[in-house]
Amino acid sequence: MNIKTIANIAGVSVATVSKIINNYSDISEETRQRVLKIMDENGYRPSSSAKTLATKKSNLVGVVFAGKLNVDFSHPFFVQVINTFKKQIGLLGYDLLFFSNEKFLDQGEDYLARSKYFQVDGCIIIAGDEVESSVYDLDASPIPCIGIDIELTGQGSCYIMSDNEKISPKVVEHFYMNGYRDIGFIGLQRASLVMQQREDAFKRSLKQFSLDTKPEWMVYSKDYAAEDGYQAAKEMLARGELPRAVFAATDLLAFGAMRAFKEAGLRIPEDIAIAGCDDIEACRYTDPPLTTVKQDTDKIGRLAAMILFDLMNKQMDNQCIKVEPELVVRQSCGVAVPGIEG
Amino acid sequence: MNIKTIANIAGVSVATVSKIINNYSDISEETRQRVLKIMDENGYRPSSSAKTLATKKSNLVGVVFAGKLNVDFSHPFFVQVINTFKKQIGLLGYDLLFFSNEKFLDQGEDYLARSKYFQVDGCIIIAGDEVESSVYDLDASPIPCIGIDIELTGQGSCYIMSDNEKISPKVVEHFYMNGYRDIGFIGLQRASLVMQQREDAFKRSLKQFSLDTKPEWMVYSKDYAAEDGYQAAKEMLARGELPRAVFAATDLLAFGAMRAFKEAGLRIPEDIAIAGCDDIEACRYTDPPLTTVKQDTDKIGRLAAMILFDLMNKQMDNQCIKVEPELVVRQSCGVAVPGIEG
DNA sequence: CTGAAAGCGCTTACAG
DNA sequence: CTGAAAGCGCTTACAG
Repeated sequence: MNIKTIANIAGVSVATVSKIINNYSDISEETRQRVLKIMDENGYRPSSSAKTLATKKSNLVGVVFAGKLNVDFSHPFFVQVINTFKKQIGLLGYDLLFFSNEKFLDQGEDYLARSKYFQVDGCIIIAGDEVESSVYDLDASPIPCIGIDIELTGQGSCYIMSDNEKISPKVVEHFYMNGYRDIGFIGLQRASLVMQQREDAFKRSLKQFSLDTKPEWMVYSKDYAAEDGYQAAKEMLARGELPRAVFAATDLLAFGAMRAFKEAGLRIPEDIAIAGCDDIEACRYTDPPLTTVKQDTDKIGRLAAMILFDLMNKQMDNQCIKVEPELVVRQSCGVAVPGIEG
Repeated sequence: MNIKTIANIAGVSVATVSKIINNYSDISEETRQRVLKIMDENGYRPSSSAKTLATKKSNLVGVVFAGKLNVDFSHPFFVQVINTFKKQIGLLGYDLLFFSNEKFLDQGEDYLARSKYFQVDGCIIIAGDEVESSVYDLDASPIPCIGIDIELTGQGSCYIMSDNEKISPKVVEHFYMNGYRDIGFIGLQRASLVMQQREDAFKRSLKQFSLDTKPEWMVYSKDYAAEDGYQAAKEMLARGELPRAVFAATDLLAFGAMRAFKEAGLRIPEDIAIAGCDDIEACRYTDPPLTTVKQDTDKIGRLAAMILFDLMNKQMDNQCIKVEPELVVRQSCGVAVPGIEG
């Protein structure tokens, strides 16, 4: 069942049918209704491939999970971003194509080749650690790209990320407002760009409030898992003098630290306060629930869709958009000095 | 840059180039190498739409999130299934197309129309609650479909789900083996098919072990959230006589119940043991970590890819495959009677 | 307001 | 081992 069959049944040309499908105005209402009816009766459906071939537009957006580490449907941040992105871009008339990296990575193919192959109208590039260079070929191509957590510099590219500089200050400020003055940190030994930013901003923020910072209060974990946070906290405990509050660079590290502190007989937050970062779902169910900083994934996803749409449909300059993170206060940071509440 | 340009540069016909692209054997090695080199030098990439138009095969698998409720990238079960499915189907040479329901649902379009439009070779249908009827049109069509948690009856369809009948018995058996005899249940007031199966199998399992079941030990929550589990547990507490162990139909309900029991001064598992169902990530970080039943999402995802591949490439009968769930033992169920360990 | 025809970039019998 | 040509199902100037 194709456009020709419909044209034959209706006794019109394929050009006319095509115009009706695409809502052209220069068709008589009578013809339009008649042809529409025939299409409906015959369950006619246009073919995307023929249309794409003829128009060079696919109405498809490619989704690139870049980086070898930590990018996956299992990563809560990316899942949330993609979720709102999908809804918003769907409203704008695009469907999503998820590239399978598995097979073609072996063959030395790249994202650009895949994008060309499918003639996607644009791409969303979501980056974890260790981003492959082929991602930047895509960025440099004329295909519009919107980056999440990755700096894109191509002509038709923009990128969005949380304002990472503001994450640590929000936590430090919260600690400060609640009367905590001795503040520790659990970071990562091999810090990614984002992790490094969190650490640097943490130190800067302490200075702003003229707070002491002792080397004993800074520990670095081997990896991202809760177990690594547990080990890091054990090390902090072993060093003797503890801070009164600890900021862990991720929620998972905070979970591990909480367990270590509890095992050492400390109460949270009465003896030691803890804050994490990311606001993964589990923060709500720990004992006590974890105060943390949430990235505004909803806003990031929606913005990404809007901007990509503009990139695909009109000229736009390369830009970086930063989205404000948000402090989520739960019970893991109590009030250290009564009367000084945040 | 198309096949014709390459053919011209190489001084061969487009047919020859096409055969080289598709690894036909009846091409002289000399020609093959020469043309391959030219393609490479010119950065030539074939076009999916032209190929699909000519062959009626797209190498695309459509992903349908069916149902109005609880199906989304934010649902851990589906995310995990899709994750392994994507990897496996990628290895088999297919990419994934995620249909945007948003726009076309308004227009009364359906999944079948979308599938035809994109000429997907097959679909994976993942179902939550309240599945739309248009899903069954897809099922009934000649397009191969693999269903997850949804009964598909079409010619070219198969479906996979966890063996839900075995979930509750695994928990009851675990309780029993650990010496618990008084076992309660937190279910859902408006139970979906899956939830109803869990409840029925729970009751049956108690009978098998000749265990008492008191109405006071069975409570029903309003909804899926942890807060609902909290309220349900409060109700159980209010009724007076408590069971020694409680099976909550989902992890979230279990989290809420744990909080309610702790607030009432009960220790877990010393005073009351709890088990959940689903094995969401947070189970690892509650205090104590929650014993639960995990669906084998890895197996489900891989099986789905394998079976769909077969459905797309050869005849296969409509079948239902059940995947064994797995008990994940953590610390929320201790040993009630010393010496009787599970 | 409608139609004839070229073209989008591939594949595939078929002939040689 | 190679090529000429028809065909896949659309769109789009262009002519009328």
